[in-house]
Amino acid sequence: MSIKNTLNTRFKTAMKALNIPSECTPLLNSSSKPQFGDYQANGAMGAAKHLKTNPRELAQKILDQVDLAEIAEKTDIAGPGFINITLKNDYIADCLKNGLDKPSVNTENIVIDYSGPNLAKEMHVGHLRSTIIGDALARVLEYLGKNVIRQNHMGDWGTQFGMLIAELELQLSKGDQAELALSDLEVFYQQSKKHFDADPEFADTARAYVVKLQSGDANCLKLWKQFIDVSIAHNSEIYKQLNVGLTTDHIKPESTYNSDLEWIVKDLENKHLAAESDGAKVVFLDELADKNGDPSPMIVQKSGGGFLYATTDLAALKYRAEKLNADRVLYFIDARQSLHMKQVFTTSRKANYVADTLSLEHHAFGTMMGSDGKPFKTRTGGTVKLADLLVEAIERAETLVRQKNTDLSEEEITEIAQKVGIGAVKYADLSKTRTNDYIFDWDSMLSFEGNTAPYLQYAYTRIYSIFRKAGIALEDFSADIIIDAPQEKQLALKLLQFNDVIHQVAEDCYPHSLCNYLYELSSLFMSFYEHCPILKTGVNPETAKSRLQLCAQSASALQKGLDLLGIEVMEKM
RNA sequence: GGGGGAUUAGCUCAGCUGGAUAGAGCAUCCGCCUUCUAAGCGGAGGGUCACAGGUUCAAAUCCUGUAUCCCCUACCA
Repeated sequence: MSIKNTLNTRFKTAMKALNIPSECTPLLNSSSKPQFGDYQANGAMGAAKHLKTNPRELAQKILDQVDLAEIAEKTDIAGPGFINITLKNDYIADCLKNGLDKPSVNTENIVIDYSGPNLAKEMHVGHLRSTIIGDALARVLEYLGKNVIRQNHMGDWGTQFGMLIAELELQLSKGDQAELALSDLEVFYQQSKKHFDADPEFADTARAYVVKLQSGDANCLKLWKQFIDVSIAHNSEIYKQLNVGLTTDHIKPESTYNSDLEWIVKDLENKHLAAESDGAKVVFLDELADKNGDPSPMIVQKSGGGFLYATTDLAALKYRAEKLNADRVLYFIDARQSLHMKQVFTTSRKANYVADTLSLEHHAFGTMMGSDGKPFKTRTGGTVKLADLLVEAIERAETLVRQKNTDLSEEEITEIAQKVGIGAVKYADLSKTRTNDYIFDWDSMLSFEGNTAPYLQYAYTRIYSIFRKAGIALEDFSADIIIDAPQEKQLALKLLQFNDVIHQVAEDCYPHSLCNYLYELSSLFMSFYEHCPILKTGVNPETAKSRLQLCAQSASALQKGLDLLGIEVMEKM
């Protein structure tokens, strides 16, 4: 149990004994400043107000009542009724000895919908957020013993594929090889678009192919499959590069729901949820009505008969509830789709596709903006390819690694450049609040100084280096911890907050709080490293061992924390 | 028109259910490598938390209004 939880329980007990109503909580937290001790309880003031009594006196009564015998070195009351607690060093050391809580295993099924790129084009930087935030949550929830089911809802179906198939057929008819024609998906898409816009005959062919494809025409399906395979291979390469845990097994693209769509619309009609309006089939939702009482419309079938992504999403959600037995479904999708998600969730419940107990969660994220604060575009008006960003990141990291003039082998340089470059890109994104719009800045995303992944990785390598120099294996080192120096204490206290943070992330799905935690942890470690020598002369052996143990636990927390973010550590850099 | 989000240091951002003197990084300035990796450490300057009211022991945080910006708002996904 974490220190915070322990203290909270103790204070609750004391407050209950004093007949303070249970809605008055202790309001425990780590102290905002060192002079206020290690932890503070701010609940006395609120409780005093509730009981119409003097807050300082009540704080004193709580302090007299609470049992902190083996925990607190000293306590005091400050200001209007803050209770400040300074912990015993031995108690901190004791807590640390017990290590991290073992996560409890349970059988909750959590479906996570993330990444979901459009296969018609290459992945661009805008796909980064969904992919890596979703992946981080998948890792965190798995770490906590949940049964995580990843679903990559790839966009492999719809109008634009008619155009792409027509283009592929055109190029193949000229004797080109499919692999060659599709070697650059972006170029291929642009050629296709050009033909579509300039050549009415081509455009007609393209439109006809959409219909043929959706009705199962063998030739169209064959061409489509060739295109899709190339596109998926491209995405798989990006995932591998990004160290993201998505494999082809997790792909459940839009096309797999194609055969369910007609049924969905019929079913919605039978349940009197969908009605015809201007030739289209529409679900009108009073739950999402505006001020005037006009219901929110969601089109599930176009007037021409085609289905839309709302229809597909309904089918997907039904599948996740019924076939995957989900207890929670998490969507990591752009905030611009908030209304769409609300509509899908509301309709699914009304149509009884999902049980009331199923938790449907849209964890939205903000839009990527340019440095001018407007939606992001490159100078040429396009988007930055994700592949290009990653290559650049790795190249910059490699240049830096070589500058540091260490005696690393070529293999080591390659490995380090990869981990540092990719880590920096991921961390730059993960460390920002999920829901806010964010400014895409090439340089800050590729920065290796300050609050960045390399800083955390560097802290890890410094620890590893100590153990290497001492000739001790980091993994199986164990010693008693003696807390003495303030840097030791601060580091130890931070280490003990690891589980609190993980649980918080699992609940609110904000990985940036884990980033903040790991940065603070690293920062405290760096300070400890500078102030508390270990292998240097004059350090007594017990102190050295204790400090090595603090190092080992810091390394473990860093490694695990970064792993949950999908960022790798290394022994040298 | 309706709805959602945002506004904190020169720039990019934290700030948990209201808590004590609002914090980081980058940039700027000053120190620190012949002993565990300087991708680092120590320190300095830099703020009317958009604005105006309100709620209270206490407001960046909650409420109301105003301004500015972004997004969504029926047949793309």
